[in-house]
Amino acid sequence: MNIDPKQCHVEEALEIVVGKWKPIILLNLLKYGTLRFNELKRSVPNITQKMLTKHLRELEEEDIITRMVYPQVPPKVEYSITEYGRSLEPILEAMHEWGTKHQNRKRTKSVR
Amino acid sequence: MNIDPKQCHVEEALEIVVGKWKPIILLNLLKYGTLRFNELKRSVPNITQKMLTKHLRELEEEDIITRMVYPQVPPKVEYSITEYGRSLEPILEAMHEWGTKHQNRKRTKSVR
DNA sequence: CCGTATCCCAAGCGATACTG
DNA sequence: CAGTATCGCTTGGGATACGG
Repeated sequence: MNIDPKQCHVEEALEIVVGKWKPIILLNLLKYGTLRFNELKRSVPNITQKMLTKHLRELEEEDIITRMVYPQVPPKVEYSITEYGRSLEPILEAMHEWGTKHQNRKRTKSVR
Repeated sequence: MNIDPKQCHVEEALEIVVGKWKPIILLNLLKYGTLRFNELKRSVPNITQKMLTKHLRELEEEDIITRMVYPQVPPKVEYSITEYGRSLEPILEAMHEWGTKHQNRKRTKSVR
């Protein structure tokens, strides 16, 4: 292990990614680049409007995504992943890979 | 992005690593391999006994660490990272690396 | 279509005191 | 030394209703 616990910056990354729906939101934006509000809502099953809005605002605040409003009726708002946001990809990939193996492990143990 | 949001297993990994003190606990055990309860307490500034115990129990439950009790007076309990626990290292490294850059970015922005 | 506002519950965390 | 037990605050999240 080459990370010194005293000089650890894991938390900074964690803060961005933690939130009940943030990973899925991010994965969708990483996959499609740009999505409208309702497209996102549909791709994140069970999320409420309130939580989607809240998480999007927080991600925008951190410059992970951008919010583009088209002043028209009915309204149209697009959310896009930023280049900076794309830098999160290795983290999500590392967790996804681990999670996939962990799932198998759990199954193995419970079958035992 | 090669992760399908519908088949995402990011959450599984996130659950292990999330918790106010879990990353630092893990980093210390990854660095030293084995530590006694009070050694851990000292290496995680400001943590309360209650939270340390709670997090350690959760990590043990997930087989990330093992708990070794020496039946003697005064008591001695050692916590060790498991091989399985070591598999979390890439995740922590990815986050640490990102966090380090993000810190610089923040400073850059505020200085502007 | 894309949000806010309000209310409420549960989980996470901390402070403190006590124990084999 | 290595824990429990108790209490209380704070945050995250959900349900629902309303608005430009």
